[in-house]
Amino acid sequence: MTLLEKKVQIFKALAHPVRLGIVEKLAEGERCVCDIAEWFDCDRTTISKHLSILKNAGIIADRKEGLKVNYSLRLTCILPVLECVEGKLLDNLRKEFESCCGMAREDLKTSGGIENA
Amino acid sequence: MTLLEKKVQIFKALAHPVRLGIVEKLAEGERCVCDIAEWFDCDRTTISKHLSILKNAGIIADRKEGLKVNYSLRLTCILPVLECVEGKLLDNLRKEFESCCGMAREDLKTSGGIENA
DNA sequence: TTCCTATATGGCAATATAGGCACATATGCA
DNA sequence: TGCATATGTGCCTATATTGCCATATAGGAA
Repeated sequence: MTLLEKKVQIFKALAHPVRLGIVEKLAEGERCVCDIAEWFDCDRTTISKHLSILKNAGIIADRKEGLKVNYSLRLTCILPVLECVEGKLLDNLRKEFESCCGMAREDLKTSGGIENA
Repeated sequence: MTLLEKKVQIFKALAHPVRLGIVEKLAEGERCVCDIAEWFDCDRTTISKHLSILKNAGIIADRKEGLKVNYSLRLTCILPVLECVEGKLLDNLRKEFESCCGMAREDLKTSGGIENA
């Protein structure tokens, strides 16, 4: 597997709402599969498979503790890009809102926005 | 489309060798479709679709210039994660090599490596 | 206008991914 | 040992993605 293919594997692993959700939650700390499964409305075996995909990509690590398996974030350097992307997306939304509703930035800052539009 | 879905769209767009290659190359500067198409061994219509996917995700921007269309990187904050991921992957490879061939780090540093193994 | 070049789009077949069910495995307890 | 709980895997169908071809659109030149 080439370096490019490995990088693609990482992005593929992140390219799913459940898996990205898992990564964002694991940023807060290690969790067992039982906890992770409760965050989403889908079969436990589906969660197992998503965790396996994230683990194979090197994004998370597992640690056995008795019957339970705990997963934690390993590739922490993906967190800054998540923040940045979120910032850009919110910025775009704000700009769209302003141009659509014709409100100046100053208005937004002083009035608080939507309820005065 | 929720924020999570938008983020997933971005990672989906990056989760393809040709598209990730385009992004990495565009980091060096703006290029026309004609240039981009020459980097890869596939149909021009395929390249067009890949560019469209990257554009819809907000990763690249297009600029018309006569007959040609120039594309450039817009979401530059994905570059650091690419570097970091590449660094981690290379680090893993180095560790695997060392443990597999039983070489100490000092040996690698002073001898230069493979030819003395 | 007509022709040419650059790029984009619709359709389709091949391939890949997703998710649930049944089942397998692993660990702890009695 | 036998049983219960936590997690993982194989198989299957539904859905999504990929990439090429044919075709469409857009801009420039004659």
